[in-house]
Amino acid sequence: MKKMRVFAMAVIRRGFAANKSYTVTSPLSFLSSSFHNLTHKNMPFSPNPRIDFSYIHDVDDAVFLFRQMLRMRPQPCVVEFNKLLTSIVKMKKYSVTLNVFDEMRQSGAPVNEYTLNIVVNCHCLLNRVDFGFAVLGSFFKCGYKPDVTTFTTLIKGLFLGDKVVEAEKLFKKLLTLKLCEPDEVTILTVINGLCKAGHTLTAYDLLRLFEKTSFKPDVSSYNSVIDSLCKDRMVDDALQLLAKMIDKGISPDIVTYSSILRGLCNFGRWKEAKDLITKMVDHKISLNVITFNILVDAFCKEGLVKEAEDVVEIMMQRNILPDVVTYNTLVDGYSLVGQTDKARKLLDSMPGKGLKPSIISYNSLINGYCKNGKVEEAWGLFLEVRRKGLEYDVVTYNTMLQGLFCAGRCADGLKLFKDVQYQQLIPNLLTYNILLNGLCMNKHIDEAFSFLHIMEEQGVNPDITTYGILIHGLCKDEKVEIARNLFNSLPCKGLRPNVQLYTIIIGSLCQEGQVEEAKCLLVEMEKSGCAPNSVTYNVCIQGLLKRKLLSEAKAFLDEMCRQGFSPDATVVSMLLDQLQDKGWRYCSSESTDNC
DNA sequence: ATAGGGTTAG
Repeated sequence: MKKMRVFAMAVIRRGFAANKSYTVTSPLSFLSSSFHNLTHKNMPFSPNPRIDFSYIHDVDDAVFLFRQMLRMRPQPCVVEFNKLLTSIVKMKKYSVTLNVFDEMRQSGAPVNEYTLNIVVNCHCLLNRVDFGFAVLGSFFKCGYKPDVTTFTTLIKGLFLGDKVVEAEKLFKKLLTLKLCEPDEVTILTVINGLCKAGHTLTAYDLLRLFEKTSFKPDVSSYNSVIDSLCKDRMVDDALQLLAKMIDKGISPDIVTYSSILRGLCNFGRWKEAKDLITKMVDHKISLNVITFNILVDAFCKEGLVKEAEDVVEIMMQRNILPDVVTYNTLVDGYSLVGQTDKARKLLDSMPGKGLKPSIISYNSLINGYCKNGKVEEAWGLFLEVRRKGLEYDVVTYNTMLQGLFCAGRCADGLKLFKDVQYQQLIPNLLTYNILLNGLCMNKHIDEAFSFLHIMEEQGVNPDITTYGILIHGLCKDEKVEIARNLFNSLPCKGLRPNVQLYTIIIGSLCQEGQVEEAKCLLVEMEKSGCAPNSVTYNVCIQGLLKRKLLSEAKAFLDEMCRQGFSPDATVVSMLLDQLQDKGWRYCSSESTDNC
């Protein structure tokens, strides 16, 4: 905590390089009269009309303009049509783009390889990479060859569809069959795809391999790997890679430094974080809103909201305006320290600052209310979201469900779960885990199991947590035998029990008095490379003490101490109670000796 | 003189 404060003060005192002022885009009034959209340039060597795209503000404008372009004579050239398609892609309306493209073909509008690449990209972004590959046929039909852009887009599409192996295969094919010469975008796409898929080390190796070839990775590729390393807790490797890229003459940029900064902050390396900021300032790299948000987030996660506020103060002094992410992060921070009123006020102040609260903003506060035992307030806010015309997402439901079940409101939770599907949202693994846990903790084991089947039918694969929830529920309901059987069946399902799960089952066996079985499982646990932790021992000892198995408890206690763990407060007080019950006046000192 | 690219929050 103290280190963080020192760091905060350093940040405050430090004079950041003054940042350029933000620009305000003047709202161009859209003139609906069709002729304002078109600018015929009467230049002698360009008879085809040029189109002014600056008036396009939404999809309707774009489609309207497209229809006009089709009617124009002479027809606008392919470049103009491509610009139009690109403008729709930028609005993320990929299906609309494809519809417009279809209309182009039907009306005989000009098409070239750029157009086809846009089409491939749209299919990929709609998660239909297969349709993207099908466009290759059109390339050949039209007499064009797919180029590096086409293949890079397809590789990206494969990664987007979680087809990592196929993406790697296609990339290798490019190289071996010399389908095209990969460029820095191709390399970034592959590196980034691997990182996002969790294959950080593969990406790292590939990056190092490229360094030795003529395909040079650019700063973005390094950034991608550095960011991934930091997220995977390998901050030192990230720092080493930073040194290597500088060595290769590639200058780190704001993104590089931001990733490293987040890595350092996330793992409590405040001193190094502070030094990094100094270095950034020395290198004349001015911090942007994202960098500041990383700092705000770091302080908030530590519960240091005052320091987070100070960072916001500094960024405003530097003319960097807090954005929606800044506000959402602060709402989270206030919620974490129980200041839900402040969180609420902050959320309400956003429109006045020209910021529209997003569903994420509301989710944060709903979560804040739930975690602070204010389910009524959470529910009120949940309803408010709907009134505001914002759409819920799965996270909203997950948060609210968790809140309701925590408050023991099972029936309401179940009702809300039905609403998820009604809203055409797809419940995810977390949704089901929350639901199952809520049911189990409120002793509705049978209902929980029926939802286990439902989730499987819906194609959501239960994970180790799901089974942990069910096993825990069964144990709590004193159905240890069934729990044990379910536990034994996990390897067949390809799931390996973790420490928590072993702890639940071994603890329950202790409480059931099945000490030998518990001991066997403890051995099995260690054999499988899963080391018992202090919770494991404490739970076991508690179970044994509940059964009044004092000498067995003592054996576990001895083992626990040998492993370097100490009993928690509950265990100590239970132990003392039972020793006193037995009238062993002097035993409390004896037991402390043992530990 | 039109296509494919990366950093923050739940």
